[in-house]
Amino acid sequence: MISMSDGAAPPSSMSELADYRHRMRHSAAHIMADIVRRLFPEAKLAIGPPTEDGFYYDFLVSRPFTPEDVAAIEAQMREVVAQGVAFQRQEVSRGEAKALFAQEPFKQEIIDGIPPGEAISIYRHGAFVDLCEGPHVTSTSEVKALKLLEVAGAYWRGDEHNPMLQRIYGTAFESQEALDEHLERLEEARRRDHRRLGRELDLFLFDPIAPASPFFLPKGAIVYNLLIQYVRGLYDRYGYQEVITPQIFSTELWKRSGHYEAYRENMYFTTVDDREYGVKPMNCPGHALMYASRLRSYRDLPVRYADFGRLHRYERSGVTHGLTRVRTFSQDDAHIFCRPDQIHQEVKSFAGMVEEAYRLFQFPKPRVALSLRPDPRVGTDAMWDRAEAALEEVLQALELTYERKPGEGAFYGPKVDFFIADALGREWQLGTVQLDFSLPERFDLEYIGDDGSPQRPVVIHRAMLGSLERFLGVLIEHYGGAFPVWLAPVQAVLIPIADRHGEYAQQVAQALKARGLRVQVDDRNERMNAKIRDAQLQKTPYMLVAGDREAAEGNAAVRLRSGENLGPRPVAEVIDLMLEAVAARR
RNA sequence: GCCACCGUAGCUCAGUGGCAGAGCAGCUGUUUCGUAAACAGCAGGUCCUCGGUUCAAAUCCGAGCGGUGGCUCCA
Repeated sequence: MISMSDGAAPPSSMSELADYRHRMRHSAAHIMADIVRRLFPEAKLAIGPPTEDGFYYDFLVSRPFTPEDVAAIEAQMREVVAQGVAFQRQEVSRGEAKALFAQEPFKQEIIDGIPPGEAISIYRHGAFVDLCEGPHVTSTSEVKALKLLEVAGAYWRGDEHNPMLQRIYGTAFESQEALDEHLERLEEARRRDHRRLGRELDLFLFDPIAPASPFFLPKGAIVYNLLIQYVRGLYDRYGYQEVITPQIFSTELWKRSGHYEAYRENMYFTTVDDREYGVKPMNCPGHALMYASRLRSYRDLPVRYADFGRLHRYERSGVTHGLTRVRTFSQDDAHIFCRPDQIHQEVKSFAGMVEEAYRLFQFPKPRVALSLRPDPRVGTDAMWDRAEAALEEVLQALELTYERKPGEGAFYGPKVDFFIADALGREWQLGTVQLDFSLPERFDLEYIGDDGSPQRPVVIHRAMLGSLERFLGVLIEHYGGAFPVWLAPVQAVLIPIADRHGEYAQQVAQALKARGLRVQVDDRNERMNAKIRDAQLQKTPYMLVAGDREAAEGNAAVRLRSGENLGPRPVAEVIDLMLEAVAARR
């Protein structure tokens, strides 16, 4: 264990720094709890751990904290830091711990949860004592720069049936400079927020008339459709067939699929001609009907139905978020109907496609989670054994690092989820592959085996990008709005220097358009500098300046959004340059 | 759904009970310009909605709608 006992020696390595921050933040949480108890003597303490970027502490109080409370707490915390109060660790018996925290119901619960024989430790600083494993810094003076950030409600033990506690979030760093840098990074991340960029780049908008339902403006629709076009290209290679299915179905279908029973709260319903209909939240039942519409031979499998159909899910208010959690969206969704012996190959093929796509978008490695059999569940243990093994074998064959999550699978089958973080580090599930033993039963799906007997196929639900809305949201933040050329809604802006160059600029634009490039002419009565600035702010990949010199020579002066100036180039060369980038999906 | 905060011009925001403001964007005019913001003028408001308190409400109170940060949820 590295000692920071003097508190002054700067950490000499990254891991030491991480360790120091961890202890400092943990200690800051204790200091905060101490102050809260002084200001709110009736407050009950829950837990107060350090986190990735800071710390929090949960309290049960008679009224929520106000911003003024938080300011007062922070001010008094600084005083304790200035006083340099020592932290002291002490091991106590279970009985002593129970007695010491007799007035703390949450601490009692925690003590009861500590396995017999395990040491119970407490940490003191001044008059404050907390049940805590540690470690901590040796003195409150080692908490160099701290700031309280947010107050939020949080359920005890993360269960919404438990009382809601008041959580105060804060962060602490080894120096004011490091804290300021951290806050600056947060500000930088906010500049990449897709909701902000969506407005600034005219990609999409939201209107209270349709909460959590994006309106894609022309530029956003271009990117959206290009994503679909890209996926269609993959489908050609990977053997998928695209289908188009209804938007609303009689409730009978949802009763049969089980959605009416299990997912009803999240669905939209309507009644027409005295018959109740449900708007589809998923495509699977529709695809099951298509599969069942004719007799299938084992030779026909796998059948892979892809569907970009629009889905509607009622999401509880408070959970929606920009494009990443919406109430209407479409997925690059597909259902594979296959024989049990084909699961492995199908999952492998899909994982390869995901890998290919994520690499194209230059995403970092996704976090991968393998969710295993829950209770209760459908299907035999033998089927689960086989399905889980198939998923795990594929993950290992592809050398993906993944986390096993026992009990986290859906009742109908195990699944693998792929997660990517947004600008603020919040993770979103994009790709998913889920095996389903339930749907084939419910829809009595069959194929005729090689022995002439009817067999039950397996259904694989899979989406690569997942919700296209969510994917686009994450993608916008990933690129900071600067889409690669092939995805940019406007690939080039023609910038005539003066009015007399307008006609030439139009000619150049037409030449580019004729080759399928997306071009605009900025013929506003503005100076060239202003047009360049606006094109830069729109993150346009190519700015093509047209003045006297260019018009005379049949050139365009090429400026890239990086600021690089390629100088005058023949228009044909500019077109080649751009087409090359598009073809390579750069 | 739960906790907190927020809602003023297209956008970003100022305005703590007494005539609704600024910058940018927009429009009009002048300017015709060489790689990140020309100049001038004009126009733009249900201060989210409804109700209440008050001589008087953007401002105080209540409810609703919407959003933001968390929590829970995401068959």
